Amino acid sequence: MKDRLKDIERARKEKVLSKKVYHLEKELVSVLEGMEKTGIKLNINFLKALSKKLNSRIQELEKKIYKLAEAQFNINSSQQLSEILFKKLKISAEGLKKTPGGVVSTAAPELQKLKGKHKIIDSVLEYRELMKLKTTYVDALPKLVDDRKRLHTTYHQLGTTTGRLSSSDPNLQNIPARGEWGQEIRKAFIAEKGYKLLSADYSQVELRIAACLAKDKKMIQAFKENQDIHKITAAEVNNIPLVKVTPEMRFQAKALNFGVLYGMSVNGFAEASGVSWKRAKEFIDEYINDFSGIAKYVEQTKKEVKKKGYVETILGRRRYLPQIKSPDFRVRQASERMAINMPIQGTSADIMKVAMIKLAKKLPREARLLLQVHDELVLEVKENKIKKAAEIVKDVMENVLNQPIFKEVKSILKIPLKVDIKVGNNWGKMDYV
DNA sequence: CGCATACGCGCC
DNA sequence: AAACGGCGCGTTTGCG
Repeated sequence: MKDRLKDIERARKEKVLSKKVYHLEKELVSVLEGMEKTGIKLNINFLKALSKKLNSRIQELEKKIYKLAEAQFNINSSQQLSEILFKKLKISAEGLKKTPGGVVSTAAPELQKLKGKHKIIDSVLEYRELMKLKTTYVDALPKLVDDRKRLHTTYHQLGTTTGRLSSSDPNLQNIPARGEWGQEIRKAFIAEKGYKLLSADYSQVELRIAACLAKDKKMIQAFKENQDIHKITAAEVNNIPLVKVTPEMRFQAKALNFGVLYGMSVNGFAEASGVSWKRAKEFIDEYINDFSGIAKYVEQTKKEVKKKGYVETILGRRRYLPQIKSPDFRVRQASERMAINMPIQGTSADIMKVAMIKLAKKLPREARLLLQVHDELVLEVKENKIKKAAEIVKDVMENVLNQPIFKEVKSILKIPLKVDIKVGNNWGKMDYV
């Protein structure tokens, strides 16, 4: 026993869990144990080959970087890299952040700003990317499989302040997904012979929940009509018709919507969307104008956390934020952002946890839960049961708010949940069903 | 030698 | 001027 029950009891005593959430968490224990024990199969040979490909490209980049720097150094050392870029090569560090240690930062977003200033930048960025993938995933994961080549994570049920699960040893919630290399790595996660992998993910859950908690009419309407929410947002903030929205506008609108979930600040949004501080301010003001419910939710949440000292999800999972009374306004602001985010992220976690419990009860034996990645579940299903499993998974996840535990709060969550189901022989290439 | 920190970065 | 939320892990660096 992994002390999960003890953690749950402790959290209940500390008034983090309402009675409902307490019972929910207790039911989840055996579900997680099953998932950990089952594990997911890894294609070791595939990763070995991938490792070689990555290695040859990394070698090339290394040579190139040494040549451009006219020096050999440890590219993996941010300190040495900073020295080379800004002292030896004299690349201007103007407008770049410094690390708390006082060195010019070489983090990816900073290096992006230097693209075009020196040929070495592109090579360093690619080197970093490939090195990360190789060491953290491609080389590390094969060492951890059991005799059936299956990988077993440990889920931490109350390891986060919002109610999300976390995963460690290994963390299977941060397996690469983007880019061509990311896709390749996911192809190494495979189904047992005679089985397929089935992935089910909630579409835009957090934004749907935010719209509901904020009772924002416009946003709720958009989701009810199954519209492209970022596109709608773009049309609203630019005061133009939908058809005139450009990809650039949509990108900025997306950053605005994410900003809501994270407790938007002008700087954060400017940074994320690449617009000036002034433009960012204008965008946010317009957004607040258009989505007045969201603005009200933000203000009300700030007021509430100041008064009560905590915020909570729709099921009564709490996060205490004593720092909200800090004399340092930056610390206070940070607490405000956490307060805004927690009920949204936490409610999403509540919903997923309930769905998992229900699924564990309802699925046939030939379908087993393997992974949870916050808004996504990955299952391994016997080929002849795919259709059946897909139906059950979609039905349970989309209709989870009809479960008795949500009875008293159902009137708040008015937006239908949408789930996309995909099936494939591996996690990297899957087809919608 | 092992351990803690800083830094950077993968995911949602 | 300003770190928009939540995680875990590999490498480097400094320490005992």
